[in-house]
Amino acid sequence: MKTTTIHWFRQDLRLADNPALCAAAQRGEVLPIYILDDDSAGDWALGAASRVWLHHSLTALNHSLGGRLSIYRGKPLDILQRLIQQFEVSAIFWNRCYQPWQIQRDSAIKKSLKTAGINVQSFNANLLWEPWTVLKADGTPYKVFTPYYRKGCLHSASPAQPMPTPQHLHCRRDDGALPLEALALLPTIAWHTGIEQHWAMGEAAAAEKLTQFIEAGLSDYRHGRDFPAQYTTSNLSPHLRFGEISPRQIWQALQAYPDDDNRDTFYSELAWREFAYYLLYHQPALTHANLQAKFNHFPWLEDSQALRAWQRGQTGIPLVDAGMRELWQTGTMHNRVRMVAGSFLVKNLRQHWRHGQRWFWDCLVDADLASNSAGWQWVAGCGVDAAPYFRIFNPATQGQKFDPTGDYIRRYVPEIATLPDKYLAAPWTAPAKVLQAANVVLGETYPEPIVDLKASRLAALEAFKGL
DNA sequence: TAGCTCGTTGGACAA
DNA sequence: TTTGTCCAACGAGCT
Repeated sequence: MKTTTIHWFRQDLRLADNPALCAAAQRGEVLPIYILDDDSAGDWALGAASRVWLHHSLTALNHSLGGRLSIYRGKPLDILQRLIQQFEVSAIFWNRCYQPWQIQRDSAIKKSLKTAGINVQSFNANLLWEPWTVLKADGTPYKVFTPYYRKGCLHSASPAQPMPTPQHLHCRRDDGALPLEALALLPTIAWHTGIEQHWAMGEAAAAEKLTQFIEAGLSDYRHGRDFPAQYTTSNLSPHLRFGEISPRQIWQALQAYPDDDNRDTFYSELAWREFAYYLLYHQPALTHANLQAKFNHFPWLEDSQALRAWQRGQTGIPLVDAGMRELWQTGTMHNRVRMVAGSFLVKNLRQHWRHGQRWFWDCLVDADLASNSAGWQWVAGCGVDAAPYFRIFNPATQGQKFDPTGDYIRRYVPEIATLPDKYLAAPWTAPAKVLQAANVVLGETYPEPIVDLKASRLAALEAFKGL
């Protein structure tokens, strides 16, 4: 009699609050597998930083499973069909993913396997509210965050209680599966040591991160989250991205804390993640097309030198450079700095938002197709609920406001660290004497700004008016 | 249906 | 130094 159930791990690299795994465990013996499927992903195969994360996350997961995670690379349907034959599999369970290519692939697999008599079931492990359940009164999807969240989500059923880790999990392993190293997720040139030093990957590390945030960040979250030098943000995004922790676990953990502005603000940040998934589900073109068609005529510039300076953190604008270097060194960037660096690329340098989206995709350990695409469309102003076009961040003002003591800029732009706080965010405004005293020679020890902030802002405003 | 209000994250300038 | 006002335009969402 067939009793083996496959649990196909994808973006749910955890044992706790894993509905598909729980359901599989209840049926008896489980064959837990992971498949690296770059071909189906096409343009959106995992970026380099995400691969580093995945390597360590799979290591941790395999450890939790007592070394019984079976790993493959290739076409999932072929692999699943082979395993069905080899291990007399009667059922295959997984938790849903929401990238358009994943939805397409998974639907086809489900159809094919069901036809062959296999019990195939998918579950929700990654979202608080499924995108198709939150709709306006007229049955169409929301396009603006606030009504989506306030009216749509908060009036829907509350997020469910997380499930415990299955108590009786009997796993078997396929001896023919690949060793993790065969996926070649780590780069051959060791640029990733900064990422490894900065982060601990895996389910236990994610739980620890949540505890830390609740103890140290939550009580000042609403205000403190804007200051990149502080450690007030949760830093849970890459753990969420790989499913090392679920949004339900986070939501419910915070229920025990005071219902104040800090908790509300953090909840709405979780809801922003939901909203990005929601937009992607209802408008799959989010990943590549301006949601506002009038932006198809926007006069973007093509300047590969400027793009390169931005990528390398050599724009001469300290807050932007600090953010881009933080990204390169650690695989993450503080939320406010993402907005400032994004705005600078799209508005001051007037480079197409897809250049920024692509760079972030490759460099961020939390690179998420929904959040990354929605974020860039918002920054560029071509998203559905974008800010008014005349809102253009001034990266010097933002630096003075949100990094007033310069700790963040000094951390990542050491070549100007000796400048007084007053000039740190805009060294080109410092008198010659001050620069000299700090041993800063603009154009030599640190770049001159690659654009004039005021002139490029006005040029962007003109370009927007032209729409 | 027509009309009203509002829109995550701002900047520049004047008083 | 801080606070208020304008920028300027449109569609989503609701009543």
